[in-house]
Amino acid sequence: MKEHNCNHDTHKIKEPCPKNVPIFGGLSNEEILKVSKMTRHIQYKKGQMLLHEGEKSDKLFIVRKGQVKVSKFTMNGKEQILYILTSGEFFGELHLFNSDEFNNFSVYAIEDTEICLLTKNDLDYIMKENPEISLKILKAVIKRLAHTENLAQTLATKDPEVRIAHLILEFCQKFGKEKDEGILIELPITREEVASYVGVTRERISRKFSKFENLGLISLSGNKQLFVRNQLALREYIQ
Amino acid sequence: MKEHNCNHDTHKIKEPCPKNVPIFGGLSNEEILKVSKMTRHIQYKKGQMLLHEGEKSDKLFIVRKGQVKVSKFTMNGKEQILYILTSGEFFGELHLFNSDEFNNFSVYAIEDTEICLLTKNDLDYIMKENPEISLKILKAVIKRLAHTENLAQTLATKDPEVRIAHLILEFCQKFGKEKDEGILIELPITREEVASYVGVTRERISRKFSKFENLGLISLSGNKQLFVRNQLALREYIQ
DNA sequence: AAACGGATGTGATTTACCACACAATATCCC
DNA sequence: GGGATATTGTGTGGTAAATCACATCCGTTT
Repeated sequence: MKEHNCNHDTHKIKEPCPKNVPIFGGLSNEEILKVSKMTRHIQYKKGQMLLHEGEKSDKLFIVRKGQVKVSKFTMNGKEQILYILTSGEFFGELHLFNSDEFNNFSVYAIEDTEICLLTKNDLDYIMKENPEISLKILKAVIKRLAHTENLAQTLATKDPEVRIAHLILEFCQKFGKEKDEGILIELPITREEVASYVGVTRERISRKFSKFENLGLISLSGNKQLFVRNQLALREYIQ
Repeated sequence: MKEHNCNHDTHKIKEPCPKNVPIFGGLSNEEILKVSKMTRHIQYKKGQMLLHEGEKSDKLFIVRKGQVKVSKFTMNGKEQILYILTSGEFFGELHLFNSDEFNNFSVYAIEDTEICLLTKNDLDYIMKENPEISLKILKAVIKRLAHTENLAQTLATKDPEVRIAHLILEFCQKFGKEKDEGILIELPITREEVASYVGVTRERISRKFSKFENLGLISLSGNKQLFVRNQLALREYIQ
């Protein structure tokens, strides 16, 4: 877990963090530089924990590079993944804005990840100087709320087949790369984690994936590549 | 569906709406009056729809009196209740702040309800004049996000018994009234709707409620009264 | 390339939820 | 207060998913 300043010019980092972070979009180059001076930069190895549910943290975490999963765990240890966050996205805002609340989830790096950290004081300062930033954050949080509402609906859907199809379609949006005859998804997570996202067992994912494969909707190669042959058919299949 | 201005002094309304709305807390009396001049006031009968999923609405709905349920519906018509909102809470912010998005849910009055409406333009103006308001809204949305994350986790929990116990504990916080030997919950919704909240069938709610009653954890009287004899025992039961 | 360990697929069994049907209440309205 | 109607409780069977056990595959390391 190496630390350095975000505008540090070693470590092959060419431009300041905030440049590619939507909530800082619209800031001038000068302001970007000012913000980047405040950020601390931390690297996490795949598998490391960034945040622990129930603790307090007064920092805003911004994903600079890599990917993290945001999870909650039930009493008996079952994991529920809430989000998979990639570059430019942020987390840790709950305690930051509602100081009496604890972290509502845990966060783990699912690949080697670089994080930019902002303290509450610095963010307060930034928001005071640039009031439009709090509006940007508000918009981002509102969008995430819509995502979580959709997740809740998906989880409420009894039929696991539909849930799994939903997941694939969501991953098409988030990770899909357009190829000649379909969409290639480089899965960032294991089957077990896919299961933890849609709320079924690992075995069910296996069986449903091969069912979809037999139906010609998708094709699998290796454990981390999923090719969606026919997105429309998949969408129709769950109607 | 009667309409009138929010500071209208008929209809037994004694004080301006914004007075009891957390996001307008901290405004001076003068500002409150200014805001209340902008609000339109609508009454809905129990069962009426306030908002329809998939449509657009550029208004912020603030619950002045009564209660509404916020729901999504799956393909085959199954309802998933996301929130039950009471006086002072608001909804409709998704399209308001992200103009390209549609409403993510439908909203129905579960009892006779009075709503204060603010247009996007008016809210923009208010937030421009009082920048701290957008921060208040941000805090509220972040808290709601935490609620929805918890709901997602609850729905992911396979065991319906645990989910139902969770619901009862949540209702203790939201609707519970402390009594001599326990907490009385005046249920605002039917069993069917309880079922739609925790994602099981109505029948399962019946069976689990009577199981909890036999265990001495709760007692029921009529259809709308739930008495939690021992909140701690209930909490321990689901561990 | 081979060997190792973790991840994934698959079969058999068990479990408990859903769905349906109907009976028993509760609530509403006159 | 009493009847009508909506809401809720309960028995039963079918079924799909969880669970468990084990075989197989993949991807990494040497």
